[in-house]
Amino acid sequence: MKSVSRSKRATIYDVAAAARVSTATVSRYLRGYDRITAEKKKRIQQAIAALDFEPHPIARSLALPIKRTLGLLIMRGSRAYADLFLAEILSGVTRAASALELSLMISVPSASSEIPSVVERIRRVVDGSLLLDVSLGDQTVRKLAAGGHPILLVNQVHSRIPSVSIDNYLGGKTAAEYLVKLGHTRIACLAGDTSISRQRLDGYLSGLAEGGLRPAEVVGCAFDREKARRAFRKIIKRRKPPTALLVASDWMAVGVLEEARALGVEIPRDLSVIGFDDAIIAETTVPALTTIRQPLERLGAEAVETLWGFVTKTEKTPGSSRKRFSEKSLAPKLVVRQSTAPPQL
Amino acid sequence: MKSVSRSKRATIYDVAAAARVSTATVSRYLRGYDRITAEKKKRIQQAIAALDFEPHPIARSLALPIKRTLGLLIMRGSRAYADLFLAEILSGVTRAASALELSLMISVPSASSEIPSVVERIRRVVDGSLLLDVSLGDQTVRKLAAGGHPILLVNQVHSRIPSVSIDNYLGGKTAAEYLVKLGHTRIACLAGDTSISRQRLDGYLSGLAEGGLRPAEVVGCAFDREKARRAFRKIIKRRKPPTALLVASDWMAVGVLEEARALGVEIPRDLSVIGFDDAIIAETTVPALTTIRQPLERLGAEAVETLWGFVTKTEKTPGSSRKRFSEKSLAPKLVVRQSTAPPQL
DNA sequence: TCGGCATATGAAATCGGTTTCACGTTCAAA
DNA sequence: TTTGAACGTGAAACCGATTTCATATGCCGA
Repeated sequence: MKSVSRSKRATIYDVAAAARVSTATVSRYLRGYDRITAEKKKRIQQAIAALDFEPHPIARSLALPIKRTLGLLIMRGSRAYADLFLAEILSGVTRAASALELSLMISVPSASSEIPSVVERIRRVVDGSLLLDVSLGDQTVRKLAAGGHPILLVNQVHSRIPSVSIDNYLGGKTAAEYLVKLGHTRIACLAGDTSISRQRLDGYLSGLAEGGLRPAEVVGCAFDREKARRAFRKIIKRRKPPTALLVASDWMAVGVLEEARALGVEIPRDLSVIGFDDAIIAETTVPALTTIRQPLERLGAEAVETLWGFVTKTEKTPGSSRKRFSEKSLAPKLVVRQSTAPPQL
Repeated sequence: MKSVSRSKRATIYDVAAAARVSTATVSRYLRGYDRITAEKKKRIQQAIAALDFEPHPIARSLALPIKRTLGLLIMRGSRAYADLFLAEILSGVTRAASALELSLMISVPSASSEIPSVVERIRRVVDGSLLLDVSLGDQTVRKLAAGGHPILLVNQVHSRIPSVSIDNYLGGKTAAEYLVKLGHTRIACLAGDTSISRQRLDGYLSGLAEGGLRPAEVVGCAFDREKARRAFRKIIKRRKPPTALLVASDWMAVGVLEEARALGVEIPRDLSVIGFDDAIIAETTVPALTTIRQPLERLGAEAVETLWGFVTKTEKTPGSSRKRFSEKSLAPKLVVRQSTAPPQL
């Protein structure tokens, strides 16, 4: 609203001169130190308003130990990146960052082994980093841990690094319970090959167990549409095929749906299929996919808030309690669409 | 590889002391000034290596006029954001940024009217900003233009702001030409309601015209699956329905496919459908969608390179040629899948 | 009335670089 | 041999904040 931005803005020296005080006093005012004479305080306020002064963020970063900036590292081509996850997580991340008045520095390494060097490069510019959906090798973790740079894993877990993620176990359990509730008894699982899908599978098993069931079959394959398609072919050709199928991801479920159509298996009449993720395609498959929705927007927001908590806490407490380990997980939610139904009698 | 990062790193003063020269000389060396005695140069190099010195980016930003950082503004909920576009553009942006050794500061305003204030906030930290897929009001444009901050519109155009975008006209023309080549003569267009879809429509018309054809019908509707579905219902109920349909976006085409299935219209036998965007779902619709693929990865890379060009050019030439206007557009490409075929005889 | 303590404030140092300016050398031209 | 232009170099100023340290002032109780 003020003057339409001349190229050089007022500095704290200009303000100090205009208010007839020292820069120290102006700085104190800016930082909320309150024992300043009312008279001078008022002059400072007026000077700031008149000059349209705003502290230079770079100068401030140089002088202060914290920069109010977080790093955001996303693996090129990661699942989060490839699915629509990215947009949703990013939405939460940016919303929370903006609420806390934090800046975000983004970087997209192309291999997880690059991460330590990326962190090394940006650590003097950011207060901490979010690692989005990367799985880390031990070597990498060791370097990172040694760095003394606050790090938070998002949508991934590791035994030695704090994380915020989706409760995949609970999601799996929810999915299984739903099929049980529908009345299915011959339920197969199409599991993925990552640690995340292992958790989902454990959830499936526990959900089935609570209903007094054991899976008709458990098949593992790569987290991939084409592989899932082939794996499904085997499952459905059994003498007594299952009436319901728990699939570890929506993209894998898409493969299942395709193969089912090709084989003339009608869904959900002949087979109920439930996916996981609520990926962008879940709504538009034929039939639309019942799935487990991940609260990704909240995941992103939670991540920023948690990491910022680390940063400020570490700052205040230079003391001992170093490795206050933290692992938080959010509950996913069942989304019922058209790929599930009670079993045919 | 060096010492595993102690918390305080060496400064230029340490290097100067170790090399027995002044900081001025070290700085000259760092900045590539070459008239330094071989002897001292070597001592400096050794000192830098021994101390694992790296200039502090914040201190450097404070002293130098350029910061080697670009702002990346993405509208919350924009199309780029919601489709998978984001991931692909971002991939190009980050690849190019990393090649130029630039940092990226990301921000996600929730309305285009917020953009000037966001720019105002980050302008002292970045050298220029990429505006991803935002359409700007005149008010907003005026503020931005007055700011004297390098700005580049990505995937959008405006008469007063430089831009990099997709050649939607050419894409439309390519799509139309393909249908003509297949032998279709009764071709309808389902256009969107944005300026981008207007360009696509113009391309359709020109492609048809070159084949000596005029569209059987042109219907406009919102850029939305449900709306497209309804609009398509009207088109297909004509006495002489078209044998092919040009649809302004893949998501609209999804609506068309759904309605076609509901009405028993078989695609591509009864009707060829061609979308636009090559959105993530294009590959998984039934049948898979023939569409126009946008070179989004290249778009992102081109954007960074172009904006950086502005920044460095402006820096070197403080002179006159202020408004060197630039508008670049990239050619999209036809991707043939299963939703198109020659017309039934 | 005086010592002592809390309070308000400014001068100067600091963060970690870059660059100007001035000075002493060297080397070529006059 | 003198002149002076080009070169290498360091001291100090600068970028724009924050913070320490020291001082001046006011207020208290003795």
